[in-house]
Amino acid sequence: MMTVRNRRKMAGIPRGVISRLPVYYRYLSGLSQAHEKISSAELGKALNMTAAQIRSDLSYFGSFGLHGYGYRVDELRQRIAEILGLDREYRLVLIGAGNLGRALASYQNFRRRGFVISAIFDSDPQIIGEELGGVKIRSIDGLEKYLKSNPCDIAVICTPRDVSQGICDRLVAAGVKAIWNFSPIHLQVPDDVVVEHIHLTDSLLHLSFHLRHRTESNQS
Amino acid sequence: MMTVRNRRKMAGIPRGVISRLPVYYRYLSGLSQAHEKISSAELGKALNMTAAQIRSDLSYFGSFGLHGYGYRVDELRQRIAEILGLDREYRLVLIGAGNLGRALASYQNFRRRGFVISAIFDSDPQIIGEELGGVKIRSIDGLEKYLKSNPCDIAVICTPRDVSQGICDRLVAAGVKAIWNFSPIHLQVPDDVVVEHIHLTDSLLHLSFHLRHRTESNQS
DNA sequence: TAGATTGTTAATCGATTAACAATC
DNA sequence: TAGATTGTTAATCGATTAACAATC
Repeated sequence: MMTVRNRRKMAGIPRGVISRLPVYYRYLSGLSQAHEKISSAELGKALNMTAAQIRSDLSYFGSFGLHGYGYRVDELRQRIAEILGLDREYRLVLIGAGNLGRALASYQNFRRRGFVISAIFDSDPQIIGEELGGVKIRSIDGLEKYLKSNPCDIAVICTPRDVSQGICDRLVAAGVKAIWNFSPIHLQVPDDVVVEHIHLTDSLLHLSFHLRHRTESNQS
Repeated sequence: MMTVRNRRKMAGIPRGVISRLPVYYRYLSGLSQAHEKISSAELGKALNMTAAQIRSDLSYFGSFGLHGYGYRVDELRQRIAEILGLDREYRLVLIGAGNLGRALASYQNFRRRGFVISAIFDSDPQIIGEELGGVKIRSIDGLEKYLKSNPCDIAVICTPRDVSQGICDRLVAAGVKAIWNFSPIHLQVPDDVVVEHIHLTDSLLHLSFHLRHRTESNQS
């Protein structure tokens, strides 16, 4: 029997649903062991969402709850982890060992979730050979050769704006399918490549906009 | 005469519009001086949006274009800068001088846009007194006293998850109205306080989700 | 003027929510 | 069983887009 929800499922998961899954996962991960069960109402209260939205989001992937009870925290977290693809390791290469690149390379939280930086590239001869978080900085010239023998899942772009699109093109040509972009430009990529943009300054401007136009309630 | 658009304006600017303004601004800022004019169609092509959306977004704030011509790049950038509140300086305080806090403090791009870090706080006696990007690290104990004599516009939270809500409450009590949150929790704040969350790990999980469920087109 | 592109409306599309039958 | 909460539908709400009159 083909329900409407099944059809929605087939048609693809809405963007909003996908970006809320990590939020649920993060919250569940932060709960103590003592917290055995949680209802959509409780979860919604903690995250400022409606209970209906949470149930609707989860139902895209199956039925993880128990009628009249709620969700078992452990199980729900585990299921979401699977949906998010957290049951394996991901190899990352990082391009650009400036301020931000260095900070990301030494931030150990990503590794904890299974995201391992396996190589760092830069174009500055001054820093090539240095180590960052246990990983040697290589010359950007060797990018293609490295990727050929060491395929990576995700490339992290932390380069200055004017070289980022070029680097991105080289990564895509080398077969990279996912890009984490910290450079302040909108990268152009083919349809089968996913890009997640972290535009720090954009987010600051969002704050200044609200400070400027502050009137009544403007909860984010 | 009260048009429908005016009514929409009164009803508040949609979230999506606000988050696209920085994107427009960033793109226009990246254009060379030689680029005098731009049409909504060109802008849309560069940013993977429809021309209609761009025109509709801008029309919330006025009429900045010229019929049959397009937009003058300089003027449009200037107008958006004003809308975003970029015609003044903002004072930031940063809480938590760990990996990420250090990176943000030494990242000079924010200052260039008028966002100036005026103080850094941490609880670790080992690093209190150190300088980061020309700013001394102070003891978190002095937070309230400092804010009393040095009001700030935006507080940047880079603390570990278990202390972040507490720090946030102290900031709000001290009158801070805008928070840039890098800590991996959903902060609870009153309605008149704006929070921008930067959840780096959430964004990584978005990528792993796409890698896991990769089928046809999944452009971000 | 003819050509081009804006600003704005109405139509479309998609996402959120309220409500409730199903069920533990 | 009675009480509670899920999963799912239909209704609502809001955002995007196509289309076009206005106009430079």
